[in-house]
Amino acid sequence: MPKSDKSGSISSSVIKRLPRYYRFLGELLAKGTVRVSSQELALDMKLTASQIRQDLNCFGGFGQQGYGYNVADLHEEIGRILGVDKVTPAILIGCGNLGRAIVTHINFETRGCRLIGIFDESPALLGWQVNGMAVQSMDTLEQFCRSENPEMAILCIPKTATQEIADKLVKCGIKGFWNFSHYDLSIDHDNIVVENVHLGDSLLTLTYRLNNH
Amino acid sequence: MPKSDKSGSISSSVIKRLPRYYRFLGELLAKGTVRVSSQELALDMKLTASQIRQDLNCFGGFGQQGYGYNVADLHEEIGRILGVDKVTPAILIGCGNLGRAIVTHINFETRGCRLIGIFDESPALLGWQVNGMAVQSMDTLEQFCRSENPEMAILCIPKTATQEIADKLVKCGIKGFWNFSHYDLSIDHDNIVVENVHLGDSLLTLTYRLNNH
DNA sequence: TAGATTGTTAATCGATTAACAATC
DNA sequence: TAGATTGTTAATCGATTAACAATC
Repeated sequence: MPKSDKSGSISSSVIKRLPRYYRFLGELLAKGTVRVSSQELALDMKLTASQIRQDLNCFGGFGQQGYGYNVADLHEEIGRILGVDKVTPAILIGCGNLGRAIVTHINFETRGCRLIGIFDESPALLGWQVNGMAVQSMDTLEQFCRSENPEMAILCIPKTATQEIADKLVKCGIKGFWNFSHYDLSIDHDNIVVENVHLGDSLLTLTYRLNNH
Repeated sequence: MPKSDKSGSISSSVIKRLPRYYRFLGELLAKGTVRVSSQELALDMKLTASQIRQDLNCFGGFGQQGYGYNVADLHEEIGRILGVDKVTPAILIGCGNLGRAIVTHINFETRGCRLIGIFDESPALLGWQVNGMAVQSMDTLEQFCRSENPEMAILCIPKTATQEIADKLVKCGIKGFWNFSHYDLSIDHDNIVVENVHLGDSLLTLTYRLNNH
């Protein structure tokens, strides 16, 4: 039984590990595992048992002394913490190769989101069906936001356009950005969150390590 | 002038910041900026001047007291450290939506790589042209590796297949994996490096923060 | 009950920041 | 030369690990 929710003060090191816990617990659940100790999970995830117990206790006491953790319960708890039971409406901005791949590849529904609109500035793409949705003109974006109230935007646009479009989307009520452009987006409202994904940077760290081992 | 190369003992916190330094310096260079102090760069990148000087000094003394850093020189030095001047031959395994988007979206050449082959197990895709390259059968993979010696593999395949294919690729001489599958790949040879990209996890951390602010 | 394993406090380790002497 | 800014050492901060009393 969760003793307390201490969230808000959770360090980003912990937050970044949560989805991985959720994934591993999901796998255990799928395998039919009923209980797991921090020691067993640590072995599986290549972490320390100590770290796992520390991390989980940021959110409450989900285990039981002498027993460990019930896999199904813990999976559900972490899911709730992450917010997979929510349905945050999201829109895609920029429907090029990457944008299309992201929205067809990612299962939004299992991650607390629902894709409700796709926008692109290229007239050539207008009306195209992507994921069963018609690509819409950027001109209709504000009107769409007023009526449909999306809260998350997935940005797959060139870096030069990113800040301007993001500022515009903030005015339209967007509260979270999943940014794939080669640009470090930051918004200085405190109730708006940004997750930058830099695929180019990721490849470069691999290049570095490949050449320095 | 670099005093010493202390690499090998570089912490991963520092390594992960290197591509970002490279990007920001590239921008400054494009703008025609000649010199930059750690203080100015810190302001631009939202870091501390101290951290920048510490990071750079892991690799050598690139600055000059009283002056700062020469933008062009520092950009080139960091490029060399990252290995952008190398040409690591790479192959794509799995040419679905995501695989196609990655290889058409990422500029490999500016990141020390060259894509030399694309493979997929689906017969339907065989012979398709992607990025000016024909999709090849997985059956020809080993033979291809023997003759062309790729060193990096980009994995855009289902999680169930990942470990097996990665093990096979290790035997074929692959030294680095850029893994996009929903699977935590780890290879326990010490001369093989893995960069896992978990887009699903990335979205989940955004969902968490969106619901906890 | 005895054994096992948690929740939590204390110790350690590493990364970031501050300070300042070296020096361009 | 004087001013500026680095390279580097020392101080601080935060995250990870270890230890153990609480307890199922």
